[in-house]
Amino acid sequence: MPGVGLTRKNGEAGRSTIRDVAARAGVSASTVSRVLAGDYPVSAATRTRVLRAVREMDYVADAHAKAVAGVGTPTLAFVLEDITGPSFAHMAHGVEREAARLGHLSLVCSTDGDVRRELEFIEMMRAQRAAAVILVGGAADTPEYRERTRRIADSLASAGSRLVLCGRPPLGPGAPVTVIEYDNEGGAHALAAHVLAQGHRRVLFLGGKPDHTTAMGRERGYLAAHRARGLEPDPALLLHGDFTRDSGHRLMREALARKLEFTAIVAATDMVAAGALTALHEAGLDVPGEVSLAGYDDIPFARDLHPALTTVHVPYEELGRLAVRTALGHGAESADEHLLLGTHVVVRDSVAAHSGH
Amino acid sequence: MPGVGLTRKNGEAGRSTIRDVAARAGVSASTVSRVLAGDYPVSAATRTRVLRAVREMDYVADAHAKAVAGVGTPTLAFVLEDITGPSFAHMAHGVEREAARLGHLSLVCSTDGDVRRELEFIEMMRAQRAAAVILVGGAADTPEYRERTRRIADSLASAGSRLVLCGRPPLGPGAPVTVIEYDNEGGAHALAAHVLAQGHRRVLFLGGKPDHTTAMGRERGYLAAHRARGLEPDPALLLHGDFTRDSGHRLMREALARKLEFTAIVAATDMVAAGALTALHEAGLDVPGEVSLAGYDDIPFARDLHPALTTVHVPYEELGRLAVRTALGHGAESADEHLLLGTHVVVRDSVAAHSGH
DNA sequence: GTCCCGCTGGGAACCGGTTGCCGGGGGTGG
DNA sequence: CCACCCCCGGCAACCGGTTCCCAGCGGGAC
Repeated sequence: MPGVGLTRKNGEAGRSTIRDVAARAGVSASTVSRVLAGDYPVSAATRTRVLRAVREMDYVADAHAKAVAGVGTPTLAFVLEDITGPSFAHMAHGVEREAARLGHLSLVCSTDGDVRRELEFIEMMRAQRAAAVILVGGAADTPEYRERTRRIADSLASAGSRLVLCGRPPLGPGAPVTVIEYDNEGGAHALAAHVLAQGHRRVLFLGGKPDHTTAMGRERGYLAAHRARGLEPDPALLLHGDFTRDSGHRLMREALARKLEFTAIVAATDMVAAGALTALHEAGLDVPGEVSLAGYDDIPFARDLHPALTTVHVPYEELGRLAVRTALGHGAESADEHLLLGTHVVVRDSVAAHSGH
Repeated sequence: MPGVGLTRKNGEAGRSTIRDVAARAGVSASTVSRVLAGDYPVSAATRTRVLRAVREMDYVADAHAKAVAGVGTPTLAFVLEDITGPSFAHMAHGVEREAARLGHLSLVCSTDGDVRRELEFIEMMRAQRAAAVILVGGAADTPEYRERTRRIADSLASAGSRLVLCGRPPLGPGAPVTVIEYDNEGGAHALAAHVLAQGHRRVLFLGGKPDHTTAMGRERGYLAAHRARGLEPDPALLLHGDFTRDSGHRLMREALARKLEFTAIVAATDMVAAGALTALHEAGLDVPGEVSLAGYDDIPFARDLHPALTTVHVPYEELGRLAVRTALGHGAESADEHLLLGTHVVVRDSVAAHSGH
C-alpha cells in the first residue's frame, strides 16, 4: 500500500527534505523556506510551528539544491604544491581563516607539482561554480605556463569565477587575473646586503630550480645586492636544488666536498638553510664562527635552530587572507590587479662579521 | 524581440547549460547527458556532434545539479585545529592526497580550538552531504565532549554521512563512528624507557593540557615506563603547557629558574622540544652533554635541531590516508571500527647516557 | 453593513542536471 | 512484401530547494 503510507520518522535514515518539514508543521514548503530565509512576513504562530518542526527533524537545507536555485554561498578553492611546507601551510591557514570569516567553505588541492592535477582540479572548480581559485606558490615561468594559465583564467572568468595568483608569476596585461606577490627580490637583496655588510665577500647561494620564479627572484636579489656594492659574484657559488631540507643538506655537502671557498651562505629557504646547517655541523664547522648562514621565510622553527637563523620575514598568513579578500571583493568585471607585499629581514645569530682574510 | 533571439555566444559571460549544448548539437538535453555519461548507446555521428559542441562551448556539467539529481561524487571534509602544525599538516596532506586519488574533493576547516566553529562547520557538512567528516587531533575528553560528539555522529550517520575520529578520543560503544588512533601511550612508554635505560632517573616531562587526550596518553606512557622499572616519578617534574614551541620555551625557562633537578627531558612534542632546546642553549647548557632531550612526532625538522632530536615517529600521512579509506570504504551500516597505528622511537643524538650523579 | 486593502500562505515554475519510458524508423528475416 | 525487433533519441518527471504571483481571509474605515 504505497503512496500515503510512507512513514519517514524522525530518527530514520535519510535526510529530511523541506517538504517533510512542511508536512510536519502543517504548512507548505514555500512557508518553510520563507521562515528559514527570514525575509518575508510570516505570522508568529506559523513561524514557531515551522521552527519546532525544523528542530525536531534536525533539518538542514541542502546546499546543492540552494546552489542550483541560484542562492547559497559559493566555495573558495586553493591549490598548492604541498601543504606540508611551513610557508605553504601558513598561506593555507590565512586563506582558510579569511574564507571562513567571510562565510565561505574552502576546497583544497595539493598538486605535488603535477600540472595535470592542477588542471583537473581547476576544471572541477569550474563545475563547482567556485567563487575563486587561488593558485599559491611559485612556478616555472615558461611561455607554455603563461598560455595555459591564461586559458584557465579566461575559462574561469567566463564562468563568473576568478583566478588569483598568489606568489606566482603574473600573466601580462589583459588576463582576467588578480596577482598577489611578495617581494622575493627585494627581500633577498636586503638579506644579501646585510651579509655583505658584515664583510663577507664570497657568499654561497643555495638556490632552487632555475626556472622557478620564486627561486629566481631570490637569486636576482642576491645578485643585485652584490652589484649594488660593485661586486661580481662568482658563478661557481650559485648552486641549484629545490626548496626542501634534503636539498639544502645535499647541496651543502657537495659544496664542502668540492672545497668551494666561501665565508657565508644565503639559502633560498629556511628549510634549505636547516639542511645546510646540519651538514655544516656534521662537517664540524662552527656557525657563525667559521661560516655565516642566512635563510628565507622566517618559519617558526628558524628561532630554534642553533644558532638562531637570520632570515627574511614574509607575511604568509596575511598573504593568504589578502588573496581571499581581493578574490571575493570583486565581480568578474573588476580590473586586473597586482599587489606586492613587503618583506623585512630579521636579524638573529647565524650571521656574524667576517673576521679574517 | 525576446524568446528565440537569445544569442549566448561562445565567449560570452555566463556558464552554458546542457540545453545550450544540446541546441548547438541539434539534439536533446537527454542525449548530451547520455553521451557524457558514456553508458547508453548513442550513434557515432551523434556522439561526435555532441562532443564537438561540448568542446566548442567549453562545457562542464554543474556539480551541484548533479548532486541534486543524486549522482555526482560527494566531497570529504576534514577539521583540524591548526594546519600550521607540522603533524597536522602531514595528516592533512595524507587526507587530501588519498581523497583526490579516490576522486573526491576535500573541504578543510581550521578551528583554532574553537568548539563552536567546529560545530558550525559540521552542520555545513551535513548540508553539503559530505561523504564523511574527519576530525583530526586530540581534544579534551570530557563527558560534555562525548555527548556533543555523539550527537554529531548520529546526526551525520542519519544523513548518510560518517564521522571519523583521527587521533581523537573514542566515544564508547554504539556510536556510529570510525576511530583511528596512533599509540601515544606506547610510543611515550618506549621513548621514556629509552631515556631511563641511559641511566637517567630524574626526567622532566614537558606535557600538554591536562585534559587533552594526546597529552595525557603521552604522559601515561612516561609514567608507565617509570613504573615498569619500579620507579616512581617525582610529580614536581611534570609540567603542563600546550603543544607549541613557545610553550616549550617558557616551561623550560621556568624549570631552570625554579632550579628543578633533572638530567633529561621528555617533551610531549617536537615543537615543545625545539622551544625547550633553545631555552637550554640560552642558559648555556650543553645537550646532550649536561642534559638529554627527547621529543615526539618526528617532524622533518627534528633532524636539523642541534643535536639532532631523538623522538618518536608517527605515521601521520598514512594516518590521514587510512582515515579517508576507511571513511569511504563503508556505507552507514558498517560496524564501528577502531584502528590503532603503531609508532617507533627513532634514536638520534639528543639523548646520551647519564654519566655522573 | 460593505468595501477595500493588507497580511499570510499556497501553487507552480524554475534552477541544471539525470533517467524511465515510449515511439519512430530502418534493417532483417520469413 | 510485410511484420517484427532493435537501436536511438526525445518527452517528461524528478532531485530539493527558491520565488513570483495570486487568492483567501480578516479587520478597519466609511
